[in-house]
Amino acid sequence: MLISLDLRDQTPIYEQLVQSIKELINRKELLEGDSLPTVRQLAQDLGINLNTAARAYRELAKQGILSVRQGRGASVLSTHGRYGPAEQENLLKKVKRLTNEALFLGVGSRRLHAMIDSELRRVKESRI
Amino acid sequence: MLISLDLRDQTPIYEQLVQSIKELINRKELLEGDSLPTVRQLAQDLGINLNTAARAYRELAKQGILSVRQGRGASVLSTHGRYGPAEQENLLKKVKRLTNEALFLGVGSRRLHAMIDSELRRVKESRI
Amino acid sequence: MLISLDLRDQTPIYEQLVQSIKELINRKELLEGDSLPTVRQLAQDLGINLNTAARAYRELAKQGILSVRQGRGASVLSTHGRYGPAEQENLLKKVKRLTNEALFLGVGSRRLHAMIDSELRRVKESRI
Amino acid sequence: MLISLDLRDQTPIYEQLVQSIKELINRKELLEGDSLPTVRQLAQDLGINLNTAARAYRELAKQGILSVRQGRGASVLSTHGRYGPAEQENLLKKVKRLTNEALFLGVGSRRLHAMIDSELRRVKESRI
DNA sequence: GTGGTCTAGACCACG
DNA sequence: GTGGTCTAGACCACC
Repeated sequence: MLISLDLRDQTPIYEQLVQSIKELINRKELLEGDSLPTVRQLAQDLGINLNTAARAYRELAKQGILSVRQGRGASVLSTHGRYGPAEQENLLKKVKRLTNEALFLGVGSRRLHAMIDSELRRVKESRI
Repeated sequence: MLISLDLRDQTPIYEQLVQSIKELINRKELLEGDSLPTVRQLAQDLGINLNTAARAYRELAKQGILSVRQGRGASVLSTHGRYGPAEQENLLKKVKRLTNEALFLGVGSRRLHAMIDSELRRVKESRI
Repeated sequence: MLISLDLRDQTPIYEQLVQSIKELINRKELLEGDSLPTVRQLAQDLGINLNTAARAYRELAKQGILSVRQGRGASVLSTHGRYGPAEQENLLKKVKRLTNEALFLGVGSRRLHAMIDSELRRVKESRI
Repeated sequence: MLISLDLRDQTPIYEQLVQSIKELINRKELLEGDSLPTVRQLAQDLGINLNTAARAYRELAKQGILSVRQGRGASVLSTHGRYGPAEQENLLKKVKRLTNEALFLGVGSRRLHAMIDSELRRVKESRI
């Protein structure tokens, strides 16, 4: 399992971790029931603080993605988030933001679709 | 000119302001040469801190979008940002983030394209 | 005897075990003098750590509920806990917590009473 | 506003804080829109670490109870939590736990109802 | 050994 | 000055 962090990136490390793990699940590199490294191990591997790694796991546990149990590390509980009204609204907001930024840069519908599909293909192809 | 901020939103107010102004330009509600209110006026209208409004203008000036003149408000310099390698990479990163999040929620290519096109249409139709 | 644990639950496994056994006693499925499986047997049946099962028995023994005999399992000593000042205060604290949480969710007296009585009925009816 | 922590209690400080604030809201000592002390102030007043206080606020913000904004402290957003299926199930589980414990101690329906109503009255009467 | 919590102290972004 | 994040190091409950 390979997780790489970008310390220059503004987004918090724990948030990058959350997204990375979700991406690994998307790529089927992590399946339901699979176990993840212990917080301590992960923190050491990535050269970050224990608390930061713990926070990422905690967030994922609260979202129902991970099951973290004492003495047994963490494992994947669910391979997809629930898509309720709140999540839908949130996603829509992000789409709006991206679209407006793209439009301002002169990037239109076709190019945007292509970028998305390219990324989707990249994720799916990496599935063994 | 109508700008609405969402104070509950996590994204910084100055960033919301930057995006709102870009959106106004996208909608042709702001054309090249149009003038914007002074920082003081804008801050008062929106009920935000003066520094916050000033920062938004500063960011836009740095990107070459606005021309800010001491004490006389600002005016639109350019109606589109430059799309260099850095911006391209940045946009791509955002596309990746959005795509992965959508995929995790079970939202695929078709739905994503539809959301984007819907937003693009919304922006373009609002142009008088 | 049927004990089911919820590993996803935050509450410690040994604590769940303690409560489960108390519930079995409440339901008269375990009567005074009845014997329980050995720690080893119980741990194996439930797929939990031996220490965890041992701790549950230890707690129950400390409360005077179980009599644990080395290597020969345990047996029910008493079918009810003593209700002293400490226990009373403890129970009151739990009631307060529950009440406040319910109130915050808009669940009032009537609904709370109904939930409790429903549970009490469930327990008593399962008594053969 | 009065918040008291019990350091002997097993429940985490940040959790006690979360519950205390919810209780203050229940008692109408905190109304929608009311502002709370800054994280630093709260931490100092209670003699706890800044991070611990911040975590409590963060949890409440994630639940939509508090609105925490940069430079402006926190304020009450909503005076009640959403009561969806997950919350209902959770509450039911707690009721079951409490009921079983009470039953084991010989505390029955009537006494339990009385304790709850007493607490409910206590909370409501403290409302000015 | 494992995760959970807390403290202390520092830095940064934001208003 | 405010909240947000991260680090370092410690202690505890649990398995």
